[in-house]
Amino acid sequence: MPPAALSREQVVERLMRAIRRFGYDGASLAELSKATGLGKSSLYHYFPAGKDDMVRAVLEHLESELEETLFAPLRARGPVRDRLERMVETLDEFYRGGREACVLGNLVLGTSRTRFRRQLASIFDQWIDALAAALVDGGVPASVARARAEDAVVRIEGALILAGAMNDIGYFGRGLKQLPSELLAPEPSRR
Amino acid sequence: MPPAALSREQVVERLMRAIRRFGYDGASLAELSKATGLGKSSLYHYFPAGKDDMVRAVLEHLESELEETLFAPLRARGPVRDRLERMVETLDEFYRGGREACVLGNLVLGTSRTRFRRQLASIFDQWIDALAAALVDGGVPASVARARAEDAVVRIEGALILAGAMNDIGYFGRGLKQLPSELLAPEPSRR
DNA sequence: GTCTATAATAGGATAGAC
DNA sequence: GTCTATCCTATTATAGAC
Repeated sequence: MPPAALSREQVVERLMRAIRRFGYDGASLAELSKATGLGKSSLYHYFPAGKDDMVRAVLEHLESELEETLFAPLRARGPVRDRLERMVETLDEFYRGGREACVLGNLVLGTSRTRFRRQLASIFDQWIDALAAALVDGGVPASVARARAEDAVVRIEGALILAGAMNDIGYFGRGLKQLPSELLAPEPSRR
Repeated sequence: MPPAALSREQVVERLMRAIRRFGYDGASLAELSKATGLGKSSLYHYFPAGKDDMVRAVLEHLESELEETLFAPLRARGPVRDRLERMVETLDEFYRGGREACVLGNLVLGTSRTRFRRQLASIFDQWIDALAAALVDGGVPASVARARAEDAVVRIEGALILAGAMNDIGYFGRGLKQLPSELLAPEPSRR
């Protein structure tokens, strides 16, 4: 009834919360309507093509949010160790210590697994690139940095799965805590 | 029409294939019917409680399959290195080199995330236990073995997510290949 | 820009014949 | 043990008033 109680951005954020929780297939329009407080018709006003439009908007929003809070800080000047610690803090907050699932992981599975692949791959790629750049700044050989960055992202995604399955956020917290040291370890000593 | 073309086990295997591909929410009865070649009513004959029954059967089947092909070999006598290499081969086959998603990961996400948690946690736990036992046999201190085993499972699950998102099975293959050496590395040298 | 109402379709589940 | 037919509900999507 009242004119635009929520900004588009707020709507998208609430959609993201629902999708990361229920997944693409599990997030019905009724659920998305409830999550945003908007009627179905209002959702179609914002996103004419329905759920797919909503997910695309969620991924666009997520991409710029991560660019701002995660990727840019990783590429910034300053002690590399601090940049990595900041990444860890940001992730810990974003995933609420391992309580929240990953939007990306959710969209890679189920019937949506190919539908948003370009956007998903792009986000993962930016993350890995930014992380690898930080590691190079930290003295890790370029040939090793990319592999380590990939491994870090792999472990974050995997830890969220295990934390969910075991109902134990320790799987996420412990892995996250070790990351900075492991990522910056001198070459021969790593494994 | 003809009497029992497929054994129950074969039916369950086909259900698993569908669920690992479409997830719990994405695997409709129509899809499961198509995947098994059985009409919906036939599925309800095997699984009176519907989809949940099917998933429980899939997880039971998976558990005994993994016990036989993965956990038991990890606990068996013989060179630890060989046991780990065998695990890697088994996993590479099971996930078709990274092309197939993980049933467990799929069921941890979406609306099924809590519904089968006991079974999911039990399977992950058995895997981690068997792997940790092998590492102890291989001279890894018991205090470290569990953490390394957890990390290995985390990385396998994470690698499958990345491989799917990036449409690049290398994320799975590369990680898998390094596992045995990393798991058995002498203490101080690991990260 | 939001709502209520409604249509069309897909999903889960069951009945009953063979 | 399998099928066809059917039922009910949920889901997606649209129309049209305000």
